[in-house]
Amino acid sequence: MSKVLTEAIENYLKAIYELTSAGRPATTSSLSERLNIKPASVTGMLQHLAGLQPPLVEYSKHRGATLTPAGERAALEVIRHHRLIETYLVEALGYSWDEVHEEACRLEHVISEAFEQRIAAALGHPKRDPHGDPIPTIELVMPAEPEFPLPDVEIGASAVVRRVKTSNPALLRHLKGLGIVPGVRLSVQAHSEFDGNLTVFLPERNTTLVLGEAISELIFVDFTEKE
Amino acid sequence: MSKVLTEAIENYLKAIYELTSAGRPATTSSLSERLNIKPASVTGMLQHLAGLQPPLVEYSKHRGATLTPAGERAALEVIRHHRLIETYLVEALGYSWDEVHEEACRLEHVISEAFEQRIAAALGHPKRDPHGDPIPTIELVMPAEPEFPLPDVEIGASAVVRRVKTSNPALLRHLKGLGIVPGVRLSVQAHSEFDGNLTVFLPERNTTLVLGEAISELIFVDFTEKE
DNA sequence: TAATATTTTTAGGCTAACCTAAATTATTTT
DNA sequence: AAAATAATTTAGGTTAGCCTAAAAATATTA
Repeated sequence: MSKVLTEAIENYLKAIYELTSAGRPATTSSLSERLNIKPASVTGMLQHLAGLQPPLVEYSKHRGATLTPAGERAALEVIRHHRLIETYLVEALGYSWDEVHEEACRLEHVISEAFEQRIAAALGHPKRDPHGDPIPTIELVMPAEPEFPLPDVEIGASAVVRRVKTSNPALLRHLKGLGIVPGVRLSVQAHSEFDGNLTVFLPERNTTLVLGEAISELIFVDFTEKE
Repeated sequence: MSKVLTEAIENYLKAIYELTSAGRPATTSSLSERLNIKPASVTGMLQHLAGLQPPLVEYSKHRGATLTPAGERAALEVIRHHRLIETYLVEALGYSWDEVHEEACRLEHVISEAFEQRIAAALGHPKRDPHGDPIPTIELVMPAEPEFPLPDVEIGASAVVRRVKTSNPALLRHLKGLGIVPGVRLSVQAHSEFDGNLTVFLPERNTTLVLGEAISELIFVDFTEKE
């Protein structure tokens, strides 16, 4: 429970958290790809994490890894740091949403609990970061609010953008230019069965956009809340 | 010139900068003591730093090390980070002056130039940190203003506290309690020739204090500026 | 089911930074 | 100059985290 987590370990835990959110264990190769670390090295680290006292991951050969309760707590702590920092950089220091990821990736491992609490308080305990990603609470609970990938929205339905799941700066700048940011309302007008292109209308801007599948899969919306 | 400086190297450079400010090279044992690293390891690192391209230190066996121009620039960059961060933590996040050192020691190695510039701008490009230590300029020049150790002040003279050269949290809290903080005016009333105790009077508080030598050596004042 | 492809593991290496202990060399003090 | 102190060298270790290449295990496809 003490602070023995290295930066490398924290990055593994974060990656495993995200990869397992789909319900399946995080495989060696998926971690290798995400962390840019060779598969052989990933296997070594997973064995290490499973052998710690207490174990941070549950690992079974050829079957990948999941987080133990201790591992999940540690992961959520890092994710909370990351998202609070991103929010602080935008809200308090005037960063744009495409500039914050890298900085937060470095800072998240070194800030103290005192720092975390002070920026959380300064921000009024925000629930989401600038990309709409939910910020785990101080009790390390990930708030779950309804959200669906944009391609799942029915034709004609209206929804509000909640989340933009990318840290690619160029893509983020592009989306901001289009007006696709958390909080924006849109309605889906067409969904091509051939290329998966989505045609969406933004009433606030009175514009129509055509989004490719690769992009629309990254946009998460809420359509429970009626206009 | 690229960003190849490890945290260990940055800490050595900072320590060498401070130790050489007295005019003499930083010796192996002084670095060993300050950094809590065994002398044999220090020797190894000094050889390494002197062998880098470009060299960061000038090192001669048994005689200690000084910074090369490249080494000094790197040191000033880290010191600027440290002092700007300390200032930001106090001014923007409400830390007290005894809480900031540790946090700044970790953050100073990971913040970007963008972060540095944004907090500098948010603070109005401060000249000194909360302890009165001068902040190197963006051009990496250490501003030099007149300041003298408190024991050098003549009996009866009045001076203004400029700097408190310690990062010991308990001592900092103690000094704040006494009213010894940058900006405070005081006058020296007596200087014991036996134990080095200094008796000082703080007109703003109308109090008289007796400071031991170990403390008064850490307090730097300016008496060029008349009341 | 056999062949192929993919994934995982093993084995052996590397770098950065530190450590200890003992022997040696410089420098400083007496 | 001798003694004491400080610094260096040598030799051998440690931990963390990565690497490559080849072997082994598992999955997929024909």
